[in-house]
Amino acid sequence: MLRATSHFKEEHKKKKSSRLTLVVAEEIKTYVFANKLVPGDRLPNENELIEKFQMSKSTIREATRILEAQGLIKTRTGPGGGCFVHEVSENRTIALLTNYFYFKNMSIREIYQLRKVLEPEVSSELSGELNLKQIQELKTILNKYSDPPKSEEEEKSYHYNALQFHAKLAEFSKNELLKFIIKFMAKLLSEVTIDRRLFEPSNHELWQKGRNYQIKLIKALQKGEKEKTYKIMYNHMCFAEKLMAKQETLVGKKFVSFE
Amino acid sequence: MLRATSHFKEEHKKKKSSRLTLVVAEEIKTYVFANKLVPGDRLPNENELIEKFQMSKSTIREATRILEAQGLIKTRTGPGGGCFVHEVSENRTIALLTNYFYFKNMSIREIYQLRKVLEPEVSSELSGELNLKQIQELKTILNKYSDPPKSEEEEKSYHYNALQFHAKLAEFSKNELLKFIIKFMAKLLSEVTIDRRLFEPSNHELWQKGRNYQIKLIKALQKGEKEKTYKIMYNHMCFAEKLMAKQETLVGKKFVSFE
DNA sequence: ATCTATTTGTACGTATGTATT
DNA sequence: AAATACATACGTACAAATAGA
Repeated sequence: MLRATSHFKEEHKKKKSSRLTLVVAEEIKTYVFANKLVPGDRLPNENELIEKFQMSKSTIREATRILEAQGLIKTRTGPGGGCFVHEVSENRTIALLTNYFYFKNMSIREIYQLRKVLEPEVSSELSGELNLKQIQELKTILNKYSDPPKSEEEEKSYHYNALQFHAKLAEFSKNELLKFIIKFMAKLLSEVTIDRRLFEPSNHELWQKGRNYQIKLIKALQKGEKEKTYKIMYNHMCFAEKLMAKQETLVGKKFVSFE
Repeated sequence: MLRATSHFKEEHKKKKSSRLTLVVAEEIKTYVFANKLVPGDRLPNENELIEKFQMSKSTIREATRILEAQGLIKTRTGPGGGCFVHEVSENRTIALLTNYFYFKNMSIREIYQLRKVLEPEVSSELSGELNLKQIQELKTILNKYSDPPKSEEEEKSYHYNALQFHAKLAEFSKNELLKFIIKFMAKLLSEVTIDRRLFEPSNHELWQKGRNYQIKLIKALQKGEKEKTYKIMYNHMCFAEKLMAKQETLVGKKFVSFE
């Protein structure tokens, strides 16, 4: 234990600018990796960590807060409680990523440059691969905005659900990276403040047209017509971009919290 | 100030499961947002935060550690020091994202599914848009692996630099999201452990062929032949995928630290 | 180069909250 | 319902870093 002390204090002297708190946080990560701990596994509790690293309670606690903020561990109080390795959640990661883009002033156009290639990619990948339950889940979302919206509240809910359709489709992909990016974009777009009336009377036909793309998409997905699925989604994206481009508001204009 | 106390303690009672530390962290974020603080702006110092939120020093500190871990603030000691709003860095964000994919067992194939659509996208976007200095930067990277590698050490360096070529190209894109994703993929791939000898003698011609794609790419980029640029990059990616697919090692198999 | 003032960083002890048995 | 084992919260004292005189 005293060896631990001297070890870390020496480390500290070497890379002098990094604080003990950060050193401890890194060491705990190393510990998890070295012991091949997986989500759910328990770390030593506070007192044991204090013993192990010969650091004060506050230093240990600040270190665990850092790891927790990164989503790598969770803590529980009570008997049997303590620190547990935790699988970094999708929501938390999306939140952290959103914070990065907070300063980047993303435009609708930029997001659609990606959507136009990724959404068709994922839908053609899944064409003919979805089971009935999955198709049903998509249809359920579709039914949430079958009629033109009647209130501002409904507008927002429709906007959100239309994006959820894409998030759900991506959910079925086996490619975790593709899945994540599409969901992230859906999240960004769902936060676009609706300044102009996307769903004002004159736009009802456009609105209906957008939904029709999704209906046609489901049919093509079921039939497993990969080429056709790709094209429908691509056209859908081009159409959606035109619709969204009216929104001059930039996206992601707030820090987000986790979970 | 006492109002602050009761305010937060009541909040705390409502959503009882969330700790004061987390509440304070959120409130500080809100404070930044409400006061429209930008990177470089100073937050109240520890004592002022203690006063403002009527919390103990440790609670405040744990809250700031959380925000720091997310890359939203930085702290400095000494006179004029304190907490400062900080633009979330690309490296830190990539690190946080890598932690998420640590548990996901990404395969080479999945990454290339995206590379095959995104790399051509970014290169055709930039075709004819790069200035001489930018072209020169690309060529400089290219020169770092002009001859076949002679040692294992050189192999690794070549592998890394070949990916840096793509990261650099993405760097020139105006689309922050596209830029980020491509750099992230380059990072993931550069961490693939080289088990099989990618550059073993029998593969030298393949290796050379890969580099030739990049040379042709630069020419097409300069001439502004968007279609041609797109196709060269697409073929390059298909070729690279075949080469990399021999690597059975999965990527991203460690937690990463920041900066 | 040294001192001084300011501000974060670390240590430690105690008390309280919370969940399990 | 009570005891137990754990995290959470508080407050003080002192150490370390840094800017400016």
